[in-house]
Amino acid sequence: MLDLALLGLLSDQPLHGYELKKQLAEVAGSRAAVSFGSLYPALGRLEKAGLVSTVADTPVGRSIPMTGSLGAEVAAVRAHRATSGRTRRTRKVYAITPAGEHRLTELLLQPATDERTFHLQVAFCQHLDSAQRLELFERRRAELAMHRHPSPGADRSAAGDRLFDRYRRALHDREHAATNAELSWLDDLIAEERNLVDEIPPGTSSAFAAANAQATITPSGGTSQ
Amino acid sequence: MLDLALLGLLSDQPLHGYELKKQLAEVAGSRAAVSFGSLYPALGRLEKAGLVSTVADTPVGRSIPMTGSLGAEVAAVRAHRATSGRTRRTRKVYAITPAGEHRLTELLLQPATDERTFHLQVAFCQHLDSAQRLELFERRRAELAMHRHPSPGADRSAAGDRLFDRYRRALHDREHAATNAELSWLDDLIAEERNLVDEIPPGTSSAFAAANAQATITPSGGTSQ
DNA sequence: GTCATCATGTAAGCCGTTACATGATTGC
DNA sequence: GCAATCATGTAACGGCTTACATGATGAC
Repeated sequence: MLDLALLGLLSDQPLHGYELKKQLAEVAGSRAAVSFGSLYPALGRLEKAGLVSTVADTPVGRSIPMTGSLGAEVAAVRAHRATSGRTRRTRKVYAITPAGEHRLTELLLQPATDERTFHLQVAFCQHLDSAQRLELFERRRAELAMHRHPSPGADRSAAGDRLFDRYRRALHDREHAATNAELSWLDDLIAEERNLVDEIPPGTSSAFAAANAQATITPSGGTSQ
Repeated sequence: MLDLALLGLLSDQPLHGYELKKQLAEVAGSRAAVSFGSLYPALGRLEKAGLVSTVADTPVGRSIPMTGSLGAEVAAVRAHRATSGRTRRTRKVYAITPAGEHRLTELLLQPATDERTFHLQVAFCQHLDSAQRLELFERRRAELAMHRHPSPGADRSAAGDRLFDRYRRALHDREHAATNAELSWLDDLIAEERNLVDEIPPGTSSAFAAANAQATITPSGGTSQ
C-alpha cells in the first residue's frame, strides 16, 4: 500500500519525505495517513530497489501546473531558483525511475486487497489506459456486488440472524446503503470510461487520450471547469 | 479491536472459536473478518486475563431467542441436551465473565481509533445506557464533521490542489457524499436516542429501558425520516 | 477408507505504529 | 536566544496475516 502511494505521488513530481506525507493525506484522505516511522524506511527500500532515486534538492511548494511532458525535475529546479536563492541541504528529494513507473503500473493493476488500496489505485489510475481502468473499476464492482448484504427489509429469519437489536439493524441498513452508493458511483465511472473508449479508436496516441480525459468532465454538482 | 469483537459476541451467548469467527463476519460485515491465527491466541489471552472462561461444551447452532436474564450457559447446555445426545469433545466453548463484561463496557466507551472499531461499538452498544450511546454517536459525529472534506464545488485553488484529474475529483466528491451520508445516519440515530432519553425519566430501571429499546423500532424501509 | 468440514492451535513474517533521537531553518 | 516548524531517521513493539501441523466427526 505504501509503495503504491509513494510511487503514485512521485510519478506526478519529485518530492521529499515530509512533503509526501502531507500530499498523501490530501490525495487519499486522512484515513490513508502514514507515519514517518514507516515512510522513511519505505523510501529507503524503494531506493535500494531502484524504483526511486534521489535528485537535487528542490523545494516543491506550489508547483507549476505541470504543463506537459516537460521533465519534472527540471521544472521543479527551475521553480526553486526562481523563488528563492536559499539551499535546503537537509532534504532528500526522490524521483520515480523507469523501473518505478513499471512497478507502479503493476501495483495499479493488481487486484486490491482492501478499500484503501483501491482508493489509491483510483487516485493514480491516470497512468493506466482506458481499458485497464475499466478493468480496475469493474473488478471492484464485481467484488462489491458479490458479498453484498441482503436488502434492509428482506428475509429476517435467514442467515442465523444476529440482527436482533435496532443498532445492528441500523448498522446493517447503513452498510447496505453505502454499498449501493458505491456501486452507482462505480457505474458512473464505468459508463464515462466506456464513452472515452468509444470516442478514441484503439491505437490513438496516449497524448491525445490524456487531453481528452481532461476535457470530458461530468457537469455534476459544480465540478464544471 | 479483536477483544471488543470477542467480548461483544460472547456477551450475547457462549460460543467456541470457530463459531465466533463466523458470527463476527455476520455481525460486523466481511471486512471485519479475522483469521484463526489471531482468533485463538486472542481467546487464550482473554482467558488468562480472566475476561472469559471455558464452559461445558455446548453446540450452539440456532440458540433459543434469549428469553431474558436466564443464565446463558445453563440455557445453552439445556438446548444441547434437548437437541442431541452427541458430545463434541474437541470444542472449547467460551463464556464472558463479570470482569469481561466490565472490560467490554470500557472498550465500548473508549474513543474509536478507526472505522471498524466504531462499527463494532455500535454493534454491541445495547450494553450501554442511552446517555452513553449518545456520547458514542456524538463523539463519532464530531470526529467526522471535523476533518470533513470541503464540498465538491468549493474553492479549487485552496489546499495545494492535488485534484487535477477527473479520477481524483470523482474520489473526492464520493468521499464527501459518503461522509454526508454517515453524518445524517448518525443524526437519525442521535435523534432516536434522544427520544428514548426523553421518554424514560432518569432513575428508571434498566430492565424497563431495555424493553423500551426493543419496542421502539423504526418501521424499517430504510433510514427514512 | 477417504474426503469435506469442523475445530484448535503454533510459527514466521509483514506492515504498520508510537516513542525516541537528532538537527536545520525561520520568525520573533 | 528560543520556540515552532521542517526534516530525517532508528528502535521497539503491536496486531494481524499466511502457512503449517494436527486431529475429530460425519457423509458417501
